[in-house]
Amino acid sequence: MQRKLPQSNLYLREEELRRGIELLYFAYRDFTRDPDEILATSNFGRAHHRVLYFVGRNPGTTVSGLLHQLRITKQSLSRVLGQLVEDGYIDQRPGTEDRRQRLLILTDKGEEFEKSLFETQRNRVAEAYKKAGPEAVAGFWEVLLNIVDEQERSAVLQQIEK
Amino acid sequence: MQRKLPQSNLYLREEELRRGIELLYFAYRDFTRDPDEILATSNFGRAHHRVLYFVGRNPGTTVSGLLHQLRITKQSLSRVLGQLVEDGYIDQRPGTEDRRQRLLILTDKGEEFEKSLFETQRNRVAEAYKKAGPEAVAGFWEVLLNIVDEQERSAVLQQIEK
DNA sequence: CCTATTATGTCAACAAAGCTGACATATATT
DNA sequence: AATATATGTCAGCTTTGTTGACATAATAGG
Repeated sequence: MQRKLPQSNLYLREEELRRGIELLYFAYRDFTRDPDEILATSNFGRAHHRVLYFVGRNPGTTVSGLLHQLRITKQSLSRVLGQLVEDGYIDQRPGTEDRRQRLLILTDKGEEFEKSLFETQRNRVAEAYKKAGPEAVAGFWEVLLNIVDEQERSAVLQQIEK
Repeated sequence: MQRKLPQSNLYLREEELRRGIELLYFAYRDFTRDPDEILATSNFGRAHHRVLYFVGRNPGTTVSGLLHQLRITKQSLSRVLGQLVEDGYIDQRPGTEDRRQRLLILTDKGEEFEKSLFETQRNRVAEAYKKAGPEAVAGFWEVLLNIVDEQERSAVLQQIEK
């Protein structure tokens, strides 16, 4: 618009980059809406959802494992995790090798709640996969993975390929 | 893991859906880090970034236009927008047809700052595009667009194809 | 065995960015 | 002239992140 067209290659590139950035923003904005609506009827928020998700996905994970994945401080996590434990959504068990650790697992109640949250996002993503087709999905994964910090990619790969 | 394998189709499907959900989470997490680091050295936050971005991208947009795109309340926007106007990053001009409106445009200072924020994300996305290749990029766009709320898709298309 | 380190928890204070509700002003619209 | 709309503003609240300081239990290294 404001920009006089430069070498048309660069111009296209700019458009394409803006497109990715904007789609990522809008998709993420809507992607978080469905679970947020459910959460709003409980005493929990998006932070609780993340904890439930990753504990459910990695049963027996430690507190510090969770901290690394979420990239938040232990004080932030503690508040959220404490509520989830208190309300019976997550159980803590002392580590077997290292008894300082608290191994985290979902209770049945926690599993059920996580499932209800997951289902909304699952439906949205399943629908999008169906509309876009398998090749598009492969591209979707590949670009997203490369957007992740390079040092983190192997950790992410390990997580998603589990 | 915990799950005994059901019909293998469904099992695969579950893995694929989890993968999309997790990649979206991790990619978004890192995607916002670079600008956040710059913002941390200023008095602004991620909310200011979004306003600067969309005003820069849609010069002359109105307050309510911005509200719809960001999906926040006018009180939330007001705080952030007010600071940006006060500090000389955004100018307001009365609408030409409807003088109740405030048309928003970046000042030179605002444009420069937005550029510095944009550049970090631009680099990250450009690198990811390069590594994944053009077909993957097309799939990336397609899946993301389909993750957006259906009623919003035409609005998003209009924005990204501008 | 003693010491240092590590994993976790906790208290306190603060900031960013969202929300609701109520009310004000200027301009358009009918 | 009355009503509706676009915007702004005040006040208070919530969620979720931050720092900094300190506590406890268990491990690890000498």
